Amino acid sequence: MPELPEVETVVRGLQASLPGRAVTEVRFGKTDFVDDAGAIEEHVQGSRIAGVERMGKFIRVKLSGNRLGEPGHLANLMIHLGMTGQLKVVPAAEPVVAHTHVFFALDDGRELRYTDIRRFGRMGFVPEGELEDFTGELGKEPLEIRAEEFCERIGSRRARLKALLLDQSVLRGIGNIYADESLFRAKLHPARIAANLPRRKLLDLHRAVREILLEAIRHRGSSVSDYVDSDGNRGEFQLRHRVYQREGKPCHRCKSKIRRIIVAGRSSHYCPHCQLPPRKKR
DNA sequence: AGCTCTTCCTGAAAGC
DNA sequence: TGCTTTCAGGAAGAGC
Repeated sequence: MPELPEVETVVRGLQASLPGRAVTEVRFGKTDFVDDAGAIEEHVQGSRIAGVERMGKFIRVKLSGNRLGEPGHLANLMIHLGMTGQLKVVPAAEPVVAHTHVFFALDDGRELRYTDIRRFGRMGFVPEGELEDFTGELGKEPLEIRAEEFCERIGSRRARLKALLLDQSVLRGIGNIYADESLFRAKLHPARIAANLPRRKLLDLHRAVREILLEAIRHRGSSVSDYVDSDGNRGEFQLRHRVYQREGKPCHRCKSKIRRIIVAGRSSHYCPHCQLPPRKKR
């Protein structure tokens, strides 16, 4: 599933080919995952792509100069890939693969296409003036947050580490894969209560999250399920997973069998020897 | 505040 | 073989 490293990889691909292009036409298939298809049709068609960036797991396509011709008018197309969303730039003549639901025709004969088997993704039009409302609900970028603030935000909470890492209003961009991999690297059990951690371990976790995300970006993300980047290439970080989807396999550090339990309603993979559970209260 | 359960959706895999 | 059931998962909402 696309999490921060996968979205970052897709965004870097789009940055190489979208800026400067005008959107000549927008077409939709199913629209039940689109916030306001009418608004996208009205405002995106005829606009020019000024840039692409990542905000947590969201892709922000910056648009300028809409069809009504207000020069410098800025707006954004926000896209969340959900579990199976893919964004690809292809020649307009390319055959359409199944479950492709949004088409943005570009002025160079290509198309930006959104494909999403399960339609857990999201797409919406956000005028520049409303962007702050949108981002206000998102937490800090895990690669930008300083250690001090990380300790405050996480360490003040009585929730389980796994739940906090997955909470997009705490940190934005981490999903199940990178939560599990980060906890393994920091040698922390997913069900531990954040507020009970010594500062030392909070710092370990901050560093682990950072290292894991950077390594995953370097390997262009993890291709589990359907993930591919904007050129259709798979990532390679799944080959380096230490716990995620490795239930029953030996831990790379101690050879214990990796376990899978449900924490915060999510599959959580961990090493029972390297990541000791919270101590039972007496 | 934080937990669990449910919903959305499809396809793969397991069960019979 | 072929049909049915179960499960995975990001995010949001309900209810406790």
